[in-house]
Amino acid sequence: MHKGETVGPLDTAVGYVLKEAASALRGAMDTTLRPLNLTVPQYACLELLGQRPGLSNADLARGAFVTRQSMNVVLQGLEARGLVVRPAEAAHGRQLPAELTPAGRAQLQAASTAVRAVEVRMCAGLSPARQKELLATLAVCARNLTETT
Amino acid sequence: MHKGETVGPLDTAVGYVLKEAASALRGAMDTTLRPLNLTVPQYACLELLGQRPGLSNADLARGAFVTRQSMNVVLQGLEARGLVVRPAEAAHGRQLPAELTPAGRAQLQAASTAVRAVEVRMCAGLSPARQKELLATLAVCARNLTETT
DNA sequence: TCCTGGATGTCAAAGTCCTGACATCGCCGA
DNA sequence: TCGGCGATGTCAGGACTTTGACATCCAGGA
Repeated sequence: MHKGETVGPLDTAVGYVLKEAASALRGAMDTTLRPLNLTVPQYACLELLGQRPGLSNADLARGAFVTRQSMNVVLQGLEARGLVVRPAEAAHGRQLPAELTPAGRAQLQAASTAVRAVEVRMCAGLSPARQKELLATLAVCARNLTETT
Repeated sequence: MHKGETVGPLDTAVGYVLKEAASALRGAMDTTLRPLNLTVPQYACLELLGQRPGLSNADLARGAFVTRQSMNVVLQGLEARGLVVRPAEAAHGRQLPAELTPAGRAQLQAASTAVRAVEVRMCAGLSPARQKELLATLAVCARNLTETT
């Protein structure tokens, strides 16, 4: 067996460490958001809407890396809790632009700071330059995989 | 609102891009492994066992970042398909050391090369040095989050 | 010696998510 | 003008994963 043809030791595989880091981040965010009665997809939805009000269900799904169906369930839950509002009818096409309520904005504020603390803890010991490079490198990886070519 | 107190634009958040890359990788592996009738956790289990024969269910669960229950289901499916074998009784304690069958090794061989191709595509355009740094940086992030301190 | 703690395998139940499918609606070229 | 095409929201159905709980087994100290 030639070297490099298989995945090789786990600790040296980029995919494995990537999944490890993502899993750790997911777990940390999960425990951090639990006191706020928010799941990670719910928080992602709030964060998206806070930065880009009026996003449709499909847009939110793409932004949170889930399917439209899952995001729809998330939106319904958030709507029932009074954190998000959607018009009953679409003004243009079928898109239903969602927006945060004041309560939703308050919830987002608390959740966002909590999540920010998790990110800070995750990047502890990393120089700003290294964080920049990590950001750019991960973006390249994502683009390489999402390209349809 | 002071700069940096909240998560900020999505594209500049490490956690967001990390999740994006992990999601893209998961999707790519999913489509790659589908022709082989393997899910990602199933492949992870096979890969783990290929590199470290005799791992117990709990060990495999930790290695694949899932719960013991999920890994147990995976193992049962793999066992039913004749890719993995486990002794009926534990020699020491309750741990049941699992091992690959010849068929399992063959399946792993095919899956491993396929996954390797995905990793190569993901890291296209990245210098070996940059891949090394990515590996090390992600490892630091994971450690920062898993530390119990 | 005993026994408390930690770890493991397993079961049941619930929740979450995805796949497949359908009807609707705007866009754009024939 | 109009018909195909892509995108969107929505509805089941099923697969997967997690949470919670329990009994069992080894290792350590009192």
